[in-house]
Amino acid sequence: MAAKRKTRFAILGLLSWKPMSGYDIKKLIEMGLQYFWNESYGQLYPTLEALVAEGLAVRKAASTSGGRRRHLYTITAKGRRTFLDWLRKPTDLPKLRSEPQLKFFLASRLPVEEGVRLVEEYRAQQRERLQLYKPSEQILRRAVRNDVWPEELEGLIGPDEGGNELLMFLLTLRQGILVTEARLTWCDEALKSLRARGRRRSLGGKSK
Amino acid sequence: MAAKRKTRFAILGLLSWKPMSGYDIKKLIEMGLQYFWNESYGQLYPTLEALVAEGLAVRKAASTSGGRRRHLYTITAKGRRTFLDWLRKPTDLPKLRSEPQLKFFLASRLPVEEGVRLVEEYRAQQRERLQLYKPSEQILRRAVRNDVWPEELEGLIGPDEGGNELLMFLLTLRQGILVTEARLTWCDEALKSLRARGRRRSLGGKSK
DNA sequence: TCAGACATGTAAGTCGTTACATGATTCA
DNA sequence: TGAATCATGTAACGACTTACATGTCTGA
Repeated sequence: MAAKRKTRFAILGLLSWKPMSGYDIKKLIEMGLQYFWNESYGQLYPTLEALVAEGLAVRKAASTSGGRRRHLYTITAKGRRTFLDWLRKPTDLPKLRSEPQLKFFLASRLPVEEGVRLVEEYRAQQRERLQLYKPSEQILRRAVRNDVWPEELEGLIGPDEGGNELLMFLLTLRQGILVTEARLTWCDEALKSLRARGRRRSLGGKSK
Repeated sequence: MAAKRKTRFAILGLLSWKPMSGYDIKKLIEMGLQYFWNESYGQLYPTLEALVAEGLAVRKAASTSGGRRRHLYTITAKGRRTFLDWLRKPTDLPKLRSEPQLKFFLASRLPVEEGVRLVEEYRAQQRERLQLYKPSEQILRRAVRNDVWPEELEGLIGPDEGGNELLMFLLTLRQGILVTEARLTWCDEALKSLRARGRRRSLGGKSK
């Protein structure tokens, strides 16, 4: 009956690094994870409360360094166990609902130029994404090589204390890059096919 | 306030090909679209009713060719307009929540072998998916070349009547293949990095 | 005769987003 | 002083899945 509760585990995982507030978590996700994970405040704050109610995290008021009162959440031993249990459980590939791909698939009755426009919009979005990935990749590569937490990420996750955070961060980003590049390759292939089809049609090939 | 109603458009798009029942739509999605689009009966049947209530589709009882009574839904002119309006509206890239990627990212505190296990599971899933794609690709390629609807897809979508269904089907599949191959490439890269890291650790590199 | 495909539908509950409400502090 | 950022939270809504309920027809 629909109960994966993934938000809980995402939060627990981040709290396993260091204590954070809901706001911190949101910012961290926006800065680094948004291309494979997202949370909204409407999920975050209630879930943090639920975590406390279940004894998986504890909340303490923290020094309000600018702004309003701040609630810092710290993971408990029980929370850590719960998180690790989840981490070790096998995971199915997610069921997708990709609107751009659906639109392309359904565009078959449209004139070829409209299909072309769809792919061009998609390509522009993928390119933009790749432009955002690339500088981060350089920073992370350098950081992993030197085994030092880069100043560009200062305060973002906290220093690497015997974990592989930097390497995992880089590898996660690498998947994003490789997949985005593959999608760009696909765009070129699709545009070529569509344009060839368009030419054949207007030259009096089978146009019904 | 959360209102994309994507299920409506997915259904309208499929009905724009030919009249179908809820069951037909579900089967079609399972057979060909599942890697980028999914719908459950709990969405499908109520949404079909809603479409009728809004005058975007009409329902008629159809010959029950085996099984229970059958409801065939046909798209209306208004439905077609609604569908095309949606198709032509710009689309943002979907916000993802990929559990496998989240787990990998959060596995940084785990021993390297556990990270390796995560990637190996993921790689096996991607390989399996690719094995499913490949035969369909051959069938569709041949079909597009000869411009005939292949018997393997008989009844699935209905014959190609001046649209580009076959080409779009093939191209959609191609994106799936290219992305899956990119993920497999990533798996190899990640395994190499993790294993190198594992060796360095056990040789007394920085292990805290 | 009974499994499996055909076929439709509902109930319950979870998941998740958006918009709104609130309020303090910093800095130009 | 007022915009930006820090910071927490709720209300309303809509999206979606799962499990369940029901019933027919075909073929081994």
